[in-house]
Amino acid sequence: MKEKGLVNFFETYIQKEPLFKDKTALQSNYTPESISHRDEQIQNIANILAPALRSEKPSNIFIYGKTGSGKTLTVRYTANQLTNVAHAKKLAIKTIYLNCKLKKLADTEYRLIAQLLREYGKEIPPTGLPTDEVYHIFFNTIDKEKHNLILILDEIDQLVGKAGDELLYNLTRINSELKNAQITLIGISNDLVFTDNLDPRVRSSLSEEELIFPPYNALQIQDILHQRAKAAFRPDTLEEGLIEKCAAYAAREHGDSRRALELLRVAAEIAERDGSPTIKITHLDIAEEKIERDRALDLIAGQPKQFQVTLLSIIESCSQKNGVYTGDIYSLYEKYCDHIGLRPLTQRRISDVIGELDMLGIIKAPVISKGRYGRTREISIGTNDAITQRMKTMLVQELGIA
DNA sequence: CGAGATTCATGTGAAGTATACCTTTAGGCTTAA
DNA sequence: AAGCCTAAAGGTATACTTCACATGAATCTCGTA
Repeated sequence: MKEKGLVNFFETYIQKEPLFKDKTALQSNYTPESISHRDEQIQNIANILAPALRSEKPSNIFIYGKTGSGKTLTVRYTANQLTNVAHAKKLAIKTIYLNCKLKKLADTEYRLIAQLLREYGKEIPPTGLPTDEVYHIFFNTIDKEKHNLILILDEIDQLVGKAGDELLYNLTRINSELKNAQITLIGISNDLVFTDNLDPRVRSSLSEEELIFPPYNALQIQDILHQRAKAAFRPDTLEEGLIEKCAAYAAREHGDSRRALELLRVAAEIAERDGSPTIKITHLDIAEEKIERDRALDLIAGQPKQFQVTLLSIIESCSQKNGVYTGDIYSLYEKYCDHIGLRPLTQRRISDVIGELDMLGIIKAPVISKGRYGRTREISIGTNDAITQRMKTMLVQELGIA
């Protein structure tokens, strides 16, 4: 009986008109055929990169703009077009796109170069080789290929924050040592201030050209959403005013188009699961909450155990009182470690862990001075209560705390 | 009352250690001439 | 003798520890009004 119900479920599932026509159109890595409201920037980048077609070295570019202002998309799009032309004319141009934010992939000097080499099909061990050596291999590889390399470093501020600017210095200088190849750097960042802390030499060579992407305004976001929705959904599946609402949500977040698209996609998924023939505004609200929750849960699930225990201590402490400081967290952390038989790290290290959790945006932990009562971090949770609660239960389960 | 010294709790930098992983090298074993 | 495998030696990156010093405003101290 039960099985029959399941079969029925699947059958009706197939028969049901799907809301989606092409779901990929809403995914963040989707590249539409044309990019709206970024003509000026595309033209700019194209102008700067064009010399590559004559085997000259284009200027390095530094691009700044808030999240979801189309930086990545625009750059990739332009670079792709360029390589297409180059391919047609048999010119050796290669572009590599690398997101420095991805943990364990490109967040240190060594790992970044290793990742680049992987793009060339070379396997580089995760550790063991001298960094110099890896540089050397990289050198030889691109020099042998004799081409113009356009290297797009996304979220470059993350990289500099973790690995320092030496890498960038090396990369900008690399050209003078290459005989047959050239590298053009395109740095993408959503933090403009970060260039201030850069070595002046790096700064000047990285930002030979600077481009600023202004955030989209609500109308532009609407426009983008309309376009993508047209590609993604069957006709008449959107409730009246849905896109407007969605755009309004995103405009509130400084015109983040990525967020707007994600919101729309998740709302649609929820609607589909509900069996609703159209996507309603109520689905948007659920979607907004779900996105934030998933993001937070994903983030912490991927963290090492020590981070999780630390986070649990923080959540627990914060729920009991406000005004939580490093010392409180550490003693509770030690207790938990003892409880689950984990060797506790030193307070020094936990201090750094707390700092990293802060960087991830899960918690807020600014350093404050309490005068006579010392200097510490004032720690608080960065998400809303419902999500925090979910995080807690997940952590408790994951760590096996009774 | 106010300027300067004091103090606390922990931030933070530097240097050292443990671990995991890498390449190179030398010795021992196998194999084929 | 040449070729292959294995284990030891020597090297690196990373996460963490240890040590020592830095921080910065509330509070204290003490001279002065």
